[in-house]
Amino acid sequence: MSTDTRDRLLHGTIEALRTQGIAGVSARTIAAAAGVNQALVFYHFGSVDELLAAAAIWSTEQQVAGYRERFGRVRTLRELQRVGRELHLRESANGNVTVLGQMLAGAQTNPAFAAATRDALGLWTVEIEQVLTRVLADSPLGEVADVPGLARAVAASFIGMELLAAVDPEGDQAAFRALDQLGALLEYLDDLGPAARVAARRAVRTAVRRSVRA
Amino acid sequence: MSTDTRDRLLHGTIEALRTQGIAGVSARTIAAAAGVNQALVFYHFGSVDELLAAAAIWSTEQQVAGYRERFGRVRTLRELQRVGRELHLRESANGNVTVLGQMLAGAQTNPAFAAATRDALGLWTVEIEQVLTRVLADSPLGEVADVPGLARAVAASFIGMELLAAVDPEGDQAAFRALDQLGALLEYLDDLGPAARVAARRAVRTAVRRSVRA
DNA sequence: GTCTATATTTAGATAGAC
DNA sequence: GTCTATCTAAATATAGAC
Repeated sequence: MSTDTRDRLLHGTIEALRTQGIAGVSARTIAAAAGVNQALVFYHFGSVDELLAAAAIWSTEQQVAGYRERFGRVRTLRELQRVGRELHLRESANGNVTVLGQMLAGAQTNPAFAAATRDALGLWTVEIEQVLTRVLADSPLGEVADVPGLARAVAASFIGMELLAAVDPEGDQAAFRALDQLGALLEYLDDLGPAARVAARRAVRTAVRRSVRA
Repeated sequence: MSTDTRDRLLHGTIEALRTQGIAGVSARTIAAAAGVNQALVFYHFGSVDELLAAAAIWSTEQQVAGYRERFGRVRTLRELQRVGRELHLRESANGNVTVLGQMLAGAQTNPAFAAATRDALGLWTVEIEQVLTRVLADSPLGEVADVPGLARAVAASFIGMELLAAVDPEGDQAAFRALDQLGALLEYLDDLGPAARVAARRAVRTAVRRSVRA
């Protein structure tokens, strides 16, 4: 069956990216992971690169769908951090986010990968934007924050942390603790009185103007 | 001359990583970029992998040294953001930080790379720790912050943003603007009165305990 | 749609002349 | 230390039988 083989190849590509990295994937390693003949890579996807690009988007779609419900329940920054930590722990273990990191590395020198990786990242940022909009709704940040920009910063940082975790697990844990502290500080701002919040808004707006000039 | 050839190979390796990525480097592409014979890769470094690891550390040492003076002058979060933005702009253009991203991608499936990349990242985090210690000295964060953890979060996020910039330049700019806003909010905390700062410290400490439990 | 066989290119690595 | 020549393994990709 054609769709079955296509699916096996997509699965096999992710598996190969996980275990071999972007530098080690090949039609043969993918086919071996997929349990199909090597020539089928070219029959179904034309080339290894096209399969990699297709697999990146396919895999990200599935992952994002798996977290959509959980994201939808997030109402506070604390909950968002909690989900982020869960996601980090689970995906560090199964290596699915690392796959995006591998694609991102390949994308630096491959325009076709760049488009696919941008689209895959976009699937995450769309979700993160929605969550951030809710979370920041009644915070001083919410009224002036560049939510799309913040969502991209979160996604990029997350992938950086995911890549870090593999080479320095203790450093990664320390980094996550530090980000929890940062979140606590931001939440604290929500508990301030009206006068302080006005001042906080002013500070943020000033920074916005400053960064626009820069 | 031996040292000359070694240097050419190190230079050539970085150049090859920049233009071909971790997936495209080979003894031949490196030798071509270095302008030396391909066999010299193995004579001087034993293997392509060993050369890549050596080049990652060598290149990072040089880069970090080039920013040490500038880092030393940073006294406020605002200045740190400014230097970070400069660094991002310059290194996006010359692609040197992307090289660390490429090594990080390769490190996910190569233990020897993992050690080299951890060491190279360590060169950055050592500097960032010093700057953060100064910058946070008289902020509520300074007294409870996990500065080493924060430094690693900054380094990892920076590399993530660097990788993002190549696939989504507009998204990358928006992300940097959003981080500027975040910095402004944190600076605002420094301008709070004594009572508010005590409360902020308490909020951060609570978060620390919370994250230790998690 | 799938498999075998194969053409072609490129990779890492080494032997040996200079 | 450097270069040429070369071995071997592995890569992409395709033709053609089934």
